[in-house]
Amino acid sequence: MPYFRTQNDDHPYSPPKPLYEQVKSYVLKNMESGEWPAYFQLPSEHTLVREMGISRMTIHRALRELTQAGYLERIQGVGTFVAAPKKQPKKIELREIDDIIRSHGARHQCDVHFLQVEPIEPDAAAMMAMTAGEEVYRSYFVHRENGLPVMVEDRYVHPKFMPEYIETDFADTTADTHISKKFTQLSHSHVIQAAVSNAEINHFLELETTTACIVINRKSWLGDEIVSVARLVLPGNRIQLT
Amino acid sequence: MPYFRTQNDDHPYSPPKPLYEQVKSYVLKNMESGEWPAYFQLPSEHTLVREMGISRMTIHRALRELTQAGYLERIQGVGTFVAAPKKQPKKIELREIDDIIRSHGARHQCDVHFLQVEPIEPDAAAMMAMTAGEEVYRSYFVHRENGLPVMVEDRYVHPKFMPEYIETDFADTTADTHISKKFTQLSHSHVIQAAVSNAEINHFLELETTTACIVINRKSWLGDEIVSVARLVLPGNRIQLT
DNA sequence: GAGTGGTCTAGACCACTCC
DNA sequence: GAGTGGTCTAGACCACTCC
Repeated sequence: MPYFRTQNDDHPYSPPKPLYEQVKSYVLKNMESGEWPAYFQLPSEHTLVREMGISRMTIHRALRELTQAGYLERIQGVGTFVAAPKKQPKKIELREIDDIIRSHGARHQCDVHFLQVEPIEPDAAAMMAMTAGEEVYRSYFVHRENGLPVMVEDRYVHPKFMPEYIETDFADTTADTHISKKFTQLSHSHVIQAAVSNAEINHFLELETTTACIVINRKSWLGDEIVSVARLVLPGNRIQLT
Repeated sequence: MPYFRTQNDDHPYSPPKPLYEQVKSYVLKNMESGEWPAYFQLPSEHTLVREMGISRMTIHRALRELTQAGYLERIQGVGTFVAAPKKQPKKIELREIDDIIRSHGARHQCDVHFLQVEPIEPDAAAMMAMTAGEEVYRSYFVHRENGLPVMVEDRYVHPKFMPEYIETDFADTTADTHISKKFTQLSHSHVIQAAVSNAEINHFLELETTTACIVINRKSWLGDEIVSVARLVLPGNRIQLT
């Protein structure tokens, strides 16, 4: 009856898995084999306690963890069910530019074209949820990979949240890293577009002809307040996102 | 002494939070206030049991869940510590094109330009981990938002995994949705680039001039085997990723 | 040996659902 | 009222670390 509590005799020195892990494996195995398909009602905790000879708290922990992981759904007073198949969202991670460059085995370098206080213009004010003419910090960086420009970063920062921003030395750090270090609770939203380069971008990226670029608009939020907005422009022929 | 077990007198009808949730809140509150900074060693379970008048299993559950969530780190025989601040990765979700279009309140439509068996060409073979000349399924779709073309989808599918692919009716579903339904364990990798449209893309997207486009290369994996590779081309002036 | 966290038990009381 | 899952306890044994 206690067919659990298995020792692994092939590897006598490996410690046995905890009972709750064995229960989790047992449930997952039944799901994978098709024995317990989607929407199937599992045996009750009480039944599993009897059948497996394991105490209810241990059974409960296993089922709770599988529920937290999305494999099961539990309804008090009703029962435990195999969760409906959920299509996992296709996500990509937007890594920091210096990370990307270093992962190429290349040298990252950042030119600070300006870092100043200015009255915010109406369209930027709308993005920052500020009123036109208010003072805002603005920075304009060009990031280079082994000397070759690969990204323009045009950024607005709300002085309320980061009064020290315009006095920061960005030789060793990037603006994103700096902001993320200060606010660990930061969240981000992004809009990604493609556009051809204009004269300004051609100049700063040292492009000779009009070039297709990836344009990322990144807003950084602290709760429902906007800390910073950045427009990142990457030439499509020099760099890609993975 | 049992300063926990608080009833919320302002909302007398709301049930009190479970004790383990109260312990979690207590720990998080101390972390947020700066009382317990990063790397701080928390009181031991035994101490918390004494101080809070709550049983060890309940204390343990609270600390375990905070550990799983990344707030704490625990070392057996040593203690419990506030985790080092972790910068959360900046992720974006690549939603299905029909989802995006429908979220605009628009009508999605898909033209099937071809859906056929062909001998795979060398460069596509390399992407699919097949050998040149092997038979592969290839489809070429144009997705439209209220009639306007917004995405070209040029896709290779491995016949071994999806023998039924070329007989599928893509009037009601998209290839991605179809593949994801069949294989719930699918994982994906993406490369995103910007490029200007060529004559082929101009034709299928009904573009009159050369246009900057987002190009997404999506590989779909089942374990370490490639099921499908798709090249998605989206005109930058008609659609964006959020 | 003292202190830490990791696991497990047998039992309890409860809210909830279904009949 | 019977059955379900949600929580909580008091106690136990253990592996591990540090001295």
